Amino acid sequence: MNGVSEPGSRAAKRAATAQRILDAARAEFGERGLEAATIRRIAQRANVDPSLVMQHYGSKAALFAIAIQLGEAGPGEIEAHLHDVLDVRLGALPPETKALVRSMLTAPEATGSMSAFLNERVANLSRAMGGDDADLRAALIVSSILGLTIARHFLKLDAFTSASDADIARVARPWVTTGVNGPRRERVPDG
Amino acid sequence: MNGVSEPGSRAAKRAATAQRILDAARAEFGERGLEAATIRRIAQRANVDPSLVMQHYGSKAALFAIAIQLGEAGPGEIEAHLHDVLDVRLGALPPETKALVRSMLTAPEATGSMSAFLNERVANLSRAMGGDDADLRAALIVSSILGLTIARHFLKLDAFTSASDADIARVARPWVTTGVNGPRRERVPDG
DNA sequence: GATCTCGCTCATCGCTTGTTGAGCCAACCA
DNA sequence: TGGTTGGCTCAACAAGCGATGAGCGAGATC
Repeated sequence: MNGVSEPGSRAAKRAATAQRILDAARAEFGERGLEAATIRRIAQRANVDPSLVMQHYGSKAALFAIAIQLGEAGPGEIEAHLHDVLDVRLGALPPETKALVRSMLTAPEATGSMSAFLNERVANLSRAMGGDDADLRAALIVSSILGLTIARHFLKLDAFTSASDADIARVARPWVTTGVNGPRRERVPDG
Repeated sequence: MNGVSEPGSRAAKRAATAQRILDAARAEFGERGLEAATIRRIAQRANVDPSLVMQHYGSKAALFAIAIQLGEAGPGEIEAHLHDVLDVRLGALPPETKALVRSMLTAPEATGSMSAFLNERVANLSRAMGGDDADLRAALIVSSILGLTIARHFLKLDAFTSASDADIARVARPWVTTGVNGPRRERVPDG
C-alpha cells in the first residue's frame, strides 16, 4: 500500500492477523458465549476466512482457552482488591473478562478457570484480612463482587444502570469494608 | 401394569409423561444450559422419543421458557428475603432455579427473566428497608446473594464447599443485616 | 366386539457447525 | 528474473441439531 516496507513484513503481518482474530474471538465470546459463538462469525468479524482461524489456533476450544486468559491484576492486598473491585471493575470490563464471565456457567473450561481465579483471590484476601472466619468472609466479599459485576454488566439491573459509578462505589465501599473488618470492628485502611 | 385403572387413565398418563419430560428438561437445562442441552438427550432422560417432546411443548425454546418459570416465593419482606436467602437458598437449588441461573448469561430469554425477577426483588426489598440509597443498597444485597449462589453451587469455591450451611449463614447474616440497616444503624429485626 | 381415538415411535428432512486439504498469489531469495 | 516459500482462500466433508409427517397399536366409545 505505502512505499515503506514494514519491519518483518512477512511475519509481522501474520502476527497482526492472529491478533485481529483473537480480538474478534474475545468480542464474540464475550457477547454470545462459547457455544453460540461460531468460527465463521469470528472470521467474518476479523475479515478473514474461517479456515484461517483454525490454522492459527488449531480448534475452537484452543482459541477459547487463549481468549479467556486474564491479564495480571497486580499485587493482591486489601486496598488493591477494593480498588480493582470498586473503582476499576465498575467501569467497562476488558474483553477477556467479559468472555470468561459470559461462559463460566455453561463452559466447563471457563468454570474451572473462573473457580481457580476466584479461589486464589479469596486466599489472598483472607490472608491479608485475618480474624475469625477469614476464609468465609473473604469468599463472601469476592462472591459479592462477582454478583455485582453480573447484575450490573450482564443482567443490567435497573438500580445499577440508573446509578453512576460514583454512587455505586459510595454505597458499596463501606459495606465491603464492613466485611473486611468483620462485624465488630470499625476501622478500615483507606487509600 | 397393576389391576386398578388409574383415574383418567388416558389423559392422566399423557399428563404424567409431559411432567416427566419437563422434569428431564429442567435437569438437563440445569446441568448443561439451553444451548448445550439437546431435545434428544432430554427425551432419552425421560425415556421417550425426541419427537414426542416437540408434540408436547412445540419447540425447544418453548420448553425452555416453561422450564425456567420460578415458583412463588411468598410475601416479600425483609425477613422473608433473609430467610429465603440465608436459610433456603443455601441448600440445594430447585431444578427450575438451577436451569434459569445456568443459562442467564448466554440465553437472552433467561437473561430477561432473571433481570425481571431480581428487579422486582430489589424493588420490594428497597421499599421494605427505606433509608438513604435504599434502591442501591437493596440491589447490592440482592446481587450479593446472587454471587453467593453462583460461587457456591456453580463455581463451587473451596471456602463455600468446605463450610457448612450453618457456618455460611452465621457469617453472612450479620453482613447482609448491615446492608439492610445501612452503615450507621445497628438494630435489625430478628425472626 | 367393531370402530374410533390418540399417545407415541420411526424415518427422514434441511440446516449449521467445526474441521480439512487442495490450490492461488504475493512476498522473499538467489 | 526465475523458483520457492508461505499466508491465505475456496470448496467440501461428516456429524449433530431442531423439526416434520406418516404410521402403529393400545386404550376409549358405542
